[in-house]
Amino acid sequence: MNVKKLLLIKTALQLFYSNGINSVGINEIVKESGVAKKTLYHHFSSKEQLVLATLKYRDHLFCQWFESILNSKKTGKESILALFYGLDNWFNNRVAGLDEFKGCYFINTAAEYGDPNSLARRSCKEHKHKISLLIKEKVSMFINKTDECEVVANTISLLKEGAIVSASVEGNIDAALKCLPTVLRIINEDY
Amino acid sequence: MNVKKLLLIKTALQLFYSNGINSVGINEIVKESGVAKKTLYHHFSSKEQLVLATLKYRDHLFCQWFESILNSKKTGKESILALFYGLDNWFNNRVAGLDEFKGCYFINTAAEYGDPNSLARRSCKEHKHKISLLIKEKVSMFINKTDECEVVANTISLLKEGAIVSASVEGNIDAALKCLPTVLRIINEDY
DNA sequence: ACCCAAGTAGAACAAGCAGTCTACCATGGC
DNA sequence: GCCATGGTAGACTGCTTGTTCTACTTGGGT
Repeated sequence: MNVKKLLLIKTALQLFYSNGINSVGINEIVKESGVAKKTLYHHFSSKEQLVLATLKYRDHLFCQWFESILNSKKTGKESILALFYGLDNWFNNRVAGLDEFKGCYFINTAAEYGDPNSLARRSCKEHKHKISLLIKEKVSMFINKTDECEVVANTISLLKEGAIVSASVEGNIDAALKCLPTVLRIINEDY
Repeated sequence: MNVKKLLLIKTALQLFYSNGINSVGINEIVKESGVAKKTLYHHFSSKEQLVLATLKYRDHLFCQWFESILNSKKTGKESILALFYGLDNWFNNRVAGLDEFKGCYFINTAAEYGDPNSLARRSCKEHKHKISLLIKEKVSMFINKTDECEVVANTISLLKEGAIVSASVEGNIDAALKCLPTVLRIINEDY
């Protein structure tokens, strides 16, 4: 990837993530990155295309981090627990590479686009789906029955989502750790 | 409350909620409501003040609905279950008075404001805190030990939050019903 | 040494923004 | 009948937005 193009994506992501997409103008991105405006429009045909590029880039960064956590353990149960410790690290800014915690970039972005069929929202939806599948994969390692696996994986996903929102909106940065008692129960007991 | 002022708040809320705050201009609100721009600025000193008014109004509407669900049942356990059926109704647009489901107005709004100390975000935080307390109140009706009550109430709140986000971002409109198996377990079993 | 292509800076553009202003109109007390 | 008051419409301001344009610099191939 072109070095200027990547710089633009990184700069835009950082500004969009911490201030909201509609609050950040092209001029600010150009100024902050030091890249010429014409060059920006050479690489991206519009602001929307740049937004989509930041979503794709963030998806890459996030999934890389997410998968490395899940795959750092041998058993599915350990992976799920590691996930919540990982979230706790994220909320408390102990994860380099994900920027200062400002909630989920995909939830935040979806909130700024009214139309559920917009490209940006489709991209957010896709990302969430991917993450849910990764969780389900780990849960299926220790729960065989399909419907039980479904329920547990779903619960884990929703708790994770709730923790992210609670941490960012309420400032409840202990949210991930507060999930642990419940998570332990649902992954250790049979239905 | 002045009839024009209320109309402005209602119109602004409807537009902000379905399109995002930064995507809606003052002119659009004025046009849609049929109220003069001068009158708007007579009642609200700035757009931000109007935003704050919509948050307050939505908080009123939402809490009214929320409390009516929780208080419709005799026991705490029934109230918690009713809550998730209520959420399901909301996600599937069977609740008149909350507009077409577009996620949580407070989560959406918080996402548009970078500064966590902004008045808007404080208002969102306050709302979430209020809702969490209402849930905790019901949980304390059937769990006596303080720390157990805390954990269960927290889990319910996070599941609720996760369900709202999943329903709006992923379009997972069955999210509330999918919580039921887990909710049933944690409110019926002892620790 | 020359040329072409790609990238540079930043001025310029139309459109839209939040917010202000003037001029007008309706109503109610005297 | 007349004035005062408070709400009305909507033109206007100054600024910012996303996007385009012109003019210039740079580096590599021949």
